[in-house]
Parts: sequence; C-alpha cells; structure tokens
Amino acid sequence: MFRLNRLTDYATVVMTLMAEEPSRLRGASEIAEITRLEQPTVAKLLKLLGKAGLLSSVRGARGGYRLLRSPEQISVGDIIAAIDGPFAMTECGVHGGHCHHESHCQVRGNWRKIGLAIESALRSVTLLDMVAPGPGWTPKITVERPRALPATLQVECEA
Amino acid sequence: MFRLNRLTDYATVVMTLMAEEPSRLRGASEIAEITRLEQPTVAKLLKLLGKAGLLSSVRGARGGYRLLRSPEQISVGDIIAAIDGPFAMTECGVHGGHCHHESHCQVRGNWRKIGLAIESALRSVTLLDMVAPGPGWTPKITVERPRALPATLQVECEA
DNA sequence: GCGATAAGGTACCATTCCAGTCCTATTTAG
DNA sequence: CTAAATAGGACTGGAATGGTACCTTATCGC
Repeated sequence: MFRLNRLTDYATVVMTLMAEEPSRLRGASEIAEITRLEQPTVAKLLKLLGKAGLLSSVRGARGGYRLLRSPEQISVGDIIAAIDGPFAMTECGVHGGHCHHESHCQVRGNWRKIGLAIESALRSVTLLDMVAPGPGWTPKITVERPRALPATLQVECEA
Repeated sequence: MFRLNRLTDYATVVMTLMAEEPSRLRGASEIAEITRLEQPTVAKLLKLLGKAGLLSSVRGARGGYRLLRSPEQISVGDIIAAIDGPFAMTECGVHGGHCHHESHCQVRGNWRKIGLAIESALRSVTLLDMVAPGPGWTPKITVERPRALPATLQVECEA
C-alpha cells in the first residue's frame, strides 16, 4: 500500500490538536486523553516531533510542549519527515551498490522525481489547512508531463 | 518513510520492460534474467499483475505474459494498486469503527483527500513516461489550496 | 531543600507484515 | 505422452513497527 504508518497518522492528529491553540503548553497526558491515544505512545511522538524541531518542550513540573512555529509554517511533509525519516520512494542503493546498473536505470530516476514531486506537494499542505480546510477544500495535485518519446530504453536494474 | 514497498518497485521495473515491446510474449524466466530478479519473485509479480488485468497470460509451453493495454494506457497508479491493493493513506476504520469520532474527525477527511489527489497524480504517469520520459522530464505536482479559515475544530479521533 | 511532575533517553519485546520459497494443479507445444 | 510454462495456494524466515518499561534529568510548588 501507499500507506502512512500509524505513528505518522497519530502525529498528524496530535499536531492538529496543538495547532488549535499554538501558544498553549500541553503535556503528553493531556493530549493522550483528548486524542484517546495511549500516553506512552503520545510521549514517544512528542519526543520525535520535538527532536525534529517542530515542537519546543518545557521540562519539569507543569512542563509540556507547544508549537515552535505557527501552524501555517508547519507542513504535513514536515510531520512525515519527523516520524518516518527522509522521503525515499525506492530502496535503490540501500544495499550498497548491489545494483550496478543504477546509472543507466531510467525507472529509478523517474521514481526519484515522482517522489520529490509528492514530497513538495505534501510540504505545501500546512497544519492550518488541516485544522480548518474550509468546507469545499480539495487538494488538487497535478503531474505535468511532456509528450513522451518512443521507447528504446534497455532496463537492466536488479534488486 | 513514505516508501514504496519492494515488490511494487520491482513491478514497475518489470512492467517497464514489458512496455518496451508490448506485443512480445515473455516468460517469467526471461524477465528474471534481464532484470536480474529472482525467477519466483518475478513469477509472483506477473501473477498479481495478470490478476489485476494489466497483463494477459498464455499458459502452457511457450506461454508467457504480455501487456493487455498499450503503455500509455497503463499508469504507475495501476501498478501500485495491482501489487499493494487499494490506496489508503490512513488505517482509519480498518479495525471496524474503533474510532467513534470518525464523522467529526477533520484530520482523517483531509488525509483521504490528499491521498486521492496523490492517487490521481500517479494515475496520470504512464508506462510510456517511464520508458521514455525525455531528457528534461520532471513531474510537477502541485496542491491547490484556498485560504484556510481560523481554527476552531475539536479533534477527538482515536486509534 | 524536597518531593512531585514531566520531559529525555535507552532498551526491550511482541506482533505484524513482507519477501521469498515451495508444492500442486492446469494447460499447451511438440 | 512428456516437457514446459502459468495458476494458485500455503508456508516460513526475517525485518520492521509500534508499543512498553525503566531510569535519568530538569523544573515547579510547597
């Protein structure tokens, strides 16, 4: 599937909640109660989001987290990157050059481009959009593509 | 990560190869040899792609597979759907209504919309594009979004 | 100052999912 | 009839996920 993993999904819920009152300091327990998620899970998410620079934390009693930037300056892409790590459509090269046709592999290059396009699209959807998208909001994602040329390419990419 | 799983990745390589000579019947072993993938893995992919209606199969000795439609009529989205199943950004509702705030959960609704937008974008990239994208090809994905309204929404969505 | 509270960090376990293998039909060429 | 190739399962090892526990560090209120 082209599926968001669960933690990332939760993270967007948590961040959307935070965006409702950006200046308010909230603790993990409070957030867990409102979102009905497990407290340890929320704590884990908050740590990750803090580490990624999306939240600032206040330690000690009556501590908590708040948004480090305003909702319109935090994107869905930021949240995904914070939880899931960097975008990468394919695993090409993960196993250290196991694929010795990489430089000639058009398919991988295309995936990379498509991935970058999706990433930039997700980076353009902000928390403010998530909180209050407006009644008729629909993200319109379009792929612009020139006329393709006749096929002559040899594909020999392994792994 | 927002990562394609490996089988789907392989499937695009296989399908791109098939697109080079759409009318030619190819067996799993031949494809495995060219792509350097394991033969059983290729066989599995071909079965799935056939089941999804992207390839037609000819059984028996000298049998094989060929594209059922022309390369420009088969999209990357088709391939992903064939291997990974239907698009679904979130798992909301997978565990049968465990989330009793679904109807009020703006976040999930937004994810669904974003997912649909990405899906339609992927459906607009065809095998022909993958085979011969042209030298300067870059998919340009844009999300159109109106001015968001002030935040007042209550988020209470679990799981 | 002290205890309570809450974040920071690390490590661990259980489960799920994925990728790959294997086995047994079924079909067709020769 | 036999060999070759797809069809369609079932099964398994391993990796990744996601949830938990434990301890440390920092701050607040008394």
